[in-house]
Amino acid sequence: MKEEFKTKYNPKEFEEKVYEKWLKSCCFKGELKSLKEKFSMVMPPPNITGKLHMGHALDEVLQDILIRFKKMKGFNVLWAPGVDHASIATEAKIVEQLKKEGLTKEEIGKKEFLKRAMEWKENYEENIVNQLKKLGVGCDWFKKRFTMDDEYGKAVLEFFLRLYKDGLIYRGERIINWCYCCKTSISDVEVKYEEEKGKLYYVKYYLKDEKNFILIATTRPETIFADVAVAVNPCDERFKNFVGKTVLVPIINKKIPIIKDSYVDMEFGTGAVKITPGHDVNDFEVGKRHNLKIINLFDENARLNSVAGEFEGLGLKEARKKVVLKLKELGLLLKEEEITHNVGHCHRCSKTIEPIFSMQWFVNMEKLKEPALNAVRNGEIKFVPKRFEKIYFNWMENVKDWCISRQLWWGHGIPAYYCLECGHINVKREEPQNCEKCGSSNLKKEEDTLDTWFSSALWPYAVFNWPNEEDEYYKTFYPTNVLVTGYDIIFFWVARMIFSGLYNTKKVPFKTVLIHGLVRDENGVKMSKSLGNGIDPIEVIENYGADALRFTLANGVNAGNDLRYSEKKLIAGRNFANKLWNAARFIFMQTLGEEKSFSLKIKELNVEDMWVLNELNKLIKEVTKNIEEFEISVATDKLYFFVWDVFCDWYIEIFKIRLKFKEEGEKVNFNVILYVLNCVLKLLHPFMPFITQELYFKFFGKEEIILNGNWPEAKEELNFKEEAKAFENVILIIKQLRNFRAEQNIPKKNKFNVLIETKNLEEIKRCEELILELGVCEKIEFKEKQNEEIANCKRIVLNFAVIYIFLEGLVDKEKEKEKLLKEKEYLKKEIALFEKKLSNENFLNKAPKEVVNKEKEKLELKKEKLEKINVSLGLN
RNA sequence: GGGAGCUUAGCUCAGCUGGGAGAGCAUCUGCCUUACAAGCAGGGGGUCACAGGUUCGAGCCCUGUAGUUCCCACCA
Repeated sequence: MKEEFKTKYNPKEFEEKVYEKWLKSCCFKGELKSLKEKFSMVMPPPNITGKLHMGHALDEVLQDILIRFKKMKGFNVLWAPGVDHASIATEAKIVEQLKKEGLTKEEIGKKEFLKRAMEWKENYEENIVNQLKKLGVGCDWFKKRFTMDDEYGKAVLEFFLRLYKDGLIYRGERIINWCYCCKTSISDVEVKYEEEKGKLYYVKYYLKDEKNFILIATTRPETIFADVAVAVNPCDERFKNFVGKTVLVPIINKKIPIIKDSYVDMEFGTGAVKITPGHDVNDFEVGKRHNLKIINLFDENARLNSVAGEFEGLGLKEARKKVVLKLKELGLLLKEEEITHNVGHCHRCSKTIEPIFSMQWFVNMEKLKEPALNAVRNGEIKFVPKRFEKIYFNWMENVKDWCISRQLWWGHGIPAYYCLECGHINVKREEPQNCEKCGSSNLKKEEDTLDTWFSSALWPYAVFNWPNEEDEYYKTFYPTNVLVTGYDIIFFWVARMIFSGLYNTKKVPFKTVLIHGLVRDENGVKMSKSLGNGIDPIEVIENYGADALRFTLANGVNAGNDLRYSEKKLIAGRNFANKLWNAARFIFMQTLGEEKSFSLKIKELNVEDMWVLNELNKLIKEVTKNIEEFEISVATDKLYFFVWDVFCDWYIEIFKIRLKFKEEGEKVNFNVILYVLNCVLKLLHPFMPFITQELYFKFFGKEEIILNGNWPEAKEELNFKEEAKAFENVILIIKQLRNFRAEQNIPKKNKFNVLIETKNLEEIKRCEELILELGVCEKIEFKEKQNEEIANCKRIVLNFAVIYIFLEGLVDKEKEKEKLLKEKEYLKKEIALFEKKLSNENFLNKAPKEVVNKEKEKLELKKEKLEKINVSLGLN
């Protein structure tokens, strides 16, 4: 044998080579001008911030299963990969890198910074691509894209200009979420609220020229300098006489009015609220209604500015401490109360988010959201599982305007040019020389960049070169079929792809959104870098192979629920691969020197052949349906069972016996075993592409790319329902014999002498060899009817047969009798139950006929068995 | 405050439109039976969270309760 076929499965020896062959064969390439129906997907582009984690692995594996399946089903498949520039996240990484060198981004300047970022991108992209290849993903690398490459930039620009032209992008001052750590605004979805312990401070605001005061409760006493009013509920009798009066802001004694506004909750705190429009969204709204001034209290480094008087320059925490102290000194602090309240944190750096009043660019969502809602409402886009649609609706229905400008360097620019003469904003595709309004050449480009999701929202069509709608790829592959992603980015990305897609292309960007959960560790904790409980998929692949990881992930994933990763599961996956490997190895060794092609001839089939083919037919039908309905783990379960149980433990074991008993010079028929192996490799291929391909090479041709072959089909002529059923009975007899041996601890050298009494004489008798071998019997006698009582033997009663095992001295007659009596009692009870059911008029009338018949059959079988037991007991 | 998921064997989880509960791991027993000890044969182990309801029939459908996880909103 030229080629080695080692006992132990060692994926390291072939995975990489196999991937190379795939690349060489171009089997992942989407075809243009193909007559086949297309199936396309875009890969959610991993961020270039680092390496892939287990969540990516899950996401990629699910997609890869789908595309491989579709490809084998004969579709023209294209899966477009790529990476995301991830502006805020990557920028933070570069800043961190600079910090290690003792530098800041300001020190090296924007140009140098962007150069570094590009270098970073090259580096990490290569790494990510390699990792994807190790996972075995079959994406079309020729279509790889980066969210900040030049072509992509055109799409982003187009989107911006269209929105602007339609009046859906505006620049304005609003309260936005500001991260002082990342030094940029962020959108609402990027704020994560967490419960925190805090204090509610009760502060006296004295009325001007009066000894009376109004008590307000605040969690943020340091912001009092930016107060512009105190508000009470219009219906609040307690403050009836206060409304309209003036109070003094503590410490700085600024005069502010007491106003009434229904926003104030009479039940909470003291019923009086200080209004700080510059630092609170609700206060901002109140301020707008009452025409109040907006005061900004912080500078860009989150320190108090001159508004704070003596507290100027203090950081937020420091300021709070000092202000509280001062209030105490002045006798203005009545009490402090412990409370827990929700505080916003930055999605990226986890630092506290401050709402501040700032000039930013926004997308008006009002007109965009309706089509996006309708597309899901009317089923043009379907979420799997469906329950995520509700989450989507809830978010989309309540969506606020989207703050898209970021004070970052790494990202797409905003095509706006400010006229420094007249203040006009020129929004242009190309940088203008002169202001369109006043003609001045004194223009300054907007320095802010765009939210990273503004560009990734275009991914499903920008990868196909939109806005060039004449592009062949765009025409062939857009809209895409399925989008696979985790539920954690429905708002960030899925929702935005939907409304942007509908707006830009007038088409839904994908028809199905397949949602999966997060990967958790063994203890159910979400894997994360900060917790250090993440497991590197590449390390796992090194140790166990990509197929083991893939199978384990596919087997564990279920309908949008999180999945718990554990090494034990992985070992089970690896063992399965090993099992398959060795089964193939066995067949390979038996067929050495033989032609590996096969052709099934119905006439030549044994009963066990018919049985395995019948099972295989069922498997093909079910697995195909399962994948089509995205029931991935159900499919893997069935494949696992078939390969291990049906094929290895039964069919191959039986095959060995056939080999053993073959006549001198008789040629063994490998057609069935090769056919089953061939189908199994194909069926498993989407899940375990490497091992199946490697084995396929070994058996069915060195250049045969399994992916280019056909998905197996269930063949009508291979349905052998009756024969399969008969063979199940043989299996049952063998199991009974084994069971008895194991229970009695009888060593194998003591072979049984057996009498099988059965009405299905021929069916059972033709498998005599198998029963002899697998049941470890010396001799078997078959009889249709056993009339005389047989003494001193073990009786096993089945509904279609009685097995008599003759064993001198090994059978305790009394015990056997006892056992049979027990079984009889149990049977009688069951029969009573069934009879009751079958005499129930309602059941007979209302239950479907098949069900009733099935129940009748069951009852008959039980009755037959009971009769046999009675015979055995000699009571009949 | 609103919404969603989960609760099934010791553990991790399946169980598709209702028709008498399964897998992997763990455990126990016996086996190196030459494809595989990453294995083979066999066993034990479940009031399907609880309470009602619909139904001839409920792990599955409906209502409620409890525990648990998560998402959204947010009152200073």
